[in-house]
Amino acid sequence: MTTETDKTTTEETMTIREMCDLFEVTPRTLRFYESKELIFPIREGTRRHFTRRDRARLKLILRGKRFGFSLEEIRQLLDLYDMGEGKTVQLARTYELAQQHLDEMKGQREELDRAIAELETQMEWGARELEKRRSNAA
Amino acid sequence: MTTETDKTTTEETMTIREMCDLFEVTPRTLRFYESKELIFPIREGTRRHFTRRDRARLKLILRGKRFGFSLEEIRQLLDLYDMGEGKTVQLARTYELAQQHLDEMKGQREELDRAIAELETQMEWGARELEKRRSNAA
DNA sequence: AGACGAATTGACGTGAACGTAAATGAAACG
DNA sequence: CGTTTCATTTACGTTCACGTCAATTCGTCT
Repeated sequence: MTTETDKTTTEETMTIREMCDLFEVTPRTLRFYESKELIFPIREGTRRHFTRRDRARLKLILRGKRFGFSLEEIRQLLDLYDMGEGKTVQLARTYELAQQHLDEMKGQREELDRAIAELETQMEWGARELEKRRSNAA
Repeated sequence: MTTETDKTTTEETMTIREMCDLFEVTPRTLRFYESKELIFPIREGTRRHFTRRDRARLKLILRGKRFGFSLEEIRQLLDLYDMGEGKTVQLARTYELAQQHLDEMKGQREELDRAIAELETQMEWGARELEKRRSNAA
């Protein structure tokens, strides 16, 4: 009977410093994210202890940021990921929200594809010009 | 002999209002971009006149923004596009810079692909749960 | 000439996402 | 027990990309 609150899944918590080193963020950032309810470190007295869940969320937060999502938007997405972990509450609304985000992301990808293609063209030009100049200089 | 300063290429300029309507930006935005040397409208007295070049640049500016590039980064990229239009000055440095940006963009695309895949998995879950709930409610 | 609308120039304000400094508290070390 | 060493809280500061408002000025219409 190892299914109570499940202590098997190495619920080793981390200090704020360990988190900062692991994810390359500042303490300020982690506290800020907590204040915005993106992560929920446990409080032992005054100190914070970051759980596996916090780590998973932070990972997603940082990825979201790399795509230009706002922290508020990321918070919405995080809720979706949580759903997968069991509860499945209020799923319909969240599902819709994610669908929206997914559409945006796909649109963004298409545009990115076009932009990359254009840039590559531009750069072939550049490379040829570069070659010309090199041989002229010789 | 129609090749002097080239008046053939419909160099019709636009007022700030026309620009705003066409690109869905505010006057403030255009003036701001000018102050940051992203565009260079002609001055007739006090009024601005936006050229074809300004329009092309603005188009790229807005696209750059959609990818989360900062205005400063965009200014660098704009210089590259200008190269293609003739001068080809200082090409080597600019080329390198663009190569960097391209790599970043490609990396971003890969990550985006993975994220989309994950989200889609998550959403199949969601859709199934939704279906369960619908039939249970009936 | 007077009035009106459109454009311009400061200059201050704003929201997001933290940075940074000061004061305080807990804790570990010699 | 005193002193570093972290961590925390409070709070003001900062950068980016404009928004907003007031005071002019310019061109135009009557």
